Amino acid sequence: MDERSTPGGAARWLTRNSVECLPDGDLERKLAEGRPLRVKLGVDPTAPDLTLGHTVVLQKLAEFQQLGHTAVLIIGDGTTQVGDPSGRSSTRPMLDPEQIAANAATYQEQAFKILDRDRTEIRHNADWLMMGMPALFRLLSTTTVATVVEREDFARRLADRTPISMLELLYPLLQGYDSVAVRADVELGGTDQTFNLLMGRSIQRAYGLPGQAILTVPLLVGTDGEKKMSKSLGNYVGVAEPAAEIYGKTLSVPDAALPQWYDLLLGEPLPTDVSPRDAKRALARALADRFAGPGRGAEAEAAFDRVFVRGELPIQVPEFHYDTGGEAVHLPALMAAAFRLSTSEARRLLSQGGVRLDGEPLAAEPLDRDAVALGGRVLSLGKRRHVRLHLT
RNA sequence: GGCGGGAUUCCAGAGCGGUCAAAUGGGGCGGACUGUAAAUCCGCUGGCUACGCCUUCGCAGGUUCGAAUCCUGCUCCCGCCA
Repeated sequence: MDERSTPGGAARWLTRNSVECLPDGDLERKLAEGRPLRVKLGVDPTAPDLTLGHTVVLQKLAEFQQLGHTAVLIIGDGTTQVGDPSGRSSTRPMLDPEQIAANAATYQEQAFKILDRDRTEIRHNADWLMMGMPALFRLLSTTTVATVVEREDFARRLADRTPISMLELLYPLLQGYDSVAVRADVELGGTDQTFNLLMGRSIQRAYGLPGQAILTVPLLVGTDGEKKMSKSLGNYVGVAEPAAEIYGKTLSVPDAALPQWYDLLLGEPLPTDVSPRDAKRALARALADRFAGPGRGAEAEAAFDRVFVRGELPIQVPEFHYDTGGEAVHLPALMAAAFRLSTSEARRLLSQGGVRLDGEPLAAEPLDRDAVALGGRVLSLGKRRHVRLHLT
């Protein structure tokens, strides 16, 4: 018999790789009620792509679905206009509505790579956050300034004298109100969300509802192996990226981060009987397979070995058409057009030996070349950028 | 509302009349090395058919042979007091 069939067993299984589950015993009590629980997860569509970091908590949400519970995925199109201050050291820029809507659509699509569509309720919090003044006053009265200001992010920013807008102060209340609106039984989030999640609980109670249980999962470290994976830090792997990107970025992760990536992404321990190199390659293949499609991992690995390990040209090289307007080609101008550089930058790269033609280093001089000698050949910049030249 | 401080190149942050396209760190990029797009080391990091020229230091004016540096106004930000 499945250990998950009892409330205690289910609670243990759900919390096995989580950080905190508060209040103590609350999740188990709710599970014992024997009804499908409403499990909330809020995402702010601040950028168009979901990262591997998001998949950790989505995975957790999917686990609740497997036990028959309902996933309530909240698209934060309202809260995004405010900007979550969690972990922030400065004010976020406000996003415009069209951008938010476009991001939200992408988010949903990508989330269904992990969630069971039939057990998911999608809600947009702009639907209820544009509540009007009297309703807003009621919400604001539920919480004291001290409660909000004492949280770490704000306390630090106050101490550092970095600005905090009133809007940001409001954010935790708005997120908390989402829990009221969807009548959440449980809310999931990363450890950086603990404060906001607890706020949801107390606001629900202020509205006469039972308080939600909260469950936090670890934050996945980014490809730098240090900071949490985030779009704004640029250390992320997007779930919608091409297999080659997923594969390559994963290989660039420091070995020290491997145990966590295995645990949180594959749900298994880092194998001890293989070298870190092979373990990392296996991880990279698995992630490319999962998010780009079966078989893509092996393809990406072959392409990677060819280009980076053996230093050969890639099999697929984008074609680049360039109108020379004569028989002589000015190299910097050609490179500027092909690789979107300034001609100054192109010259520097040239003098640093960063440019190759058909894999052979290209001399920096002369700057003007014969078009016939270049046509049909592959121009490379560094290891990663290549084009096949078509000169006319 | 009053008083004081600040806005610098992608970011952080020096500079306080010429030697400033602007220190230093981060990031990014190129090279070497490597199992690796990691680490480490080296180099580059405004633009321009280019040993010279052009445009940058919140915005607009002004002083000066010459301004990121001085003056005036404006915009935004921070702090203290109310």
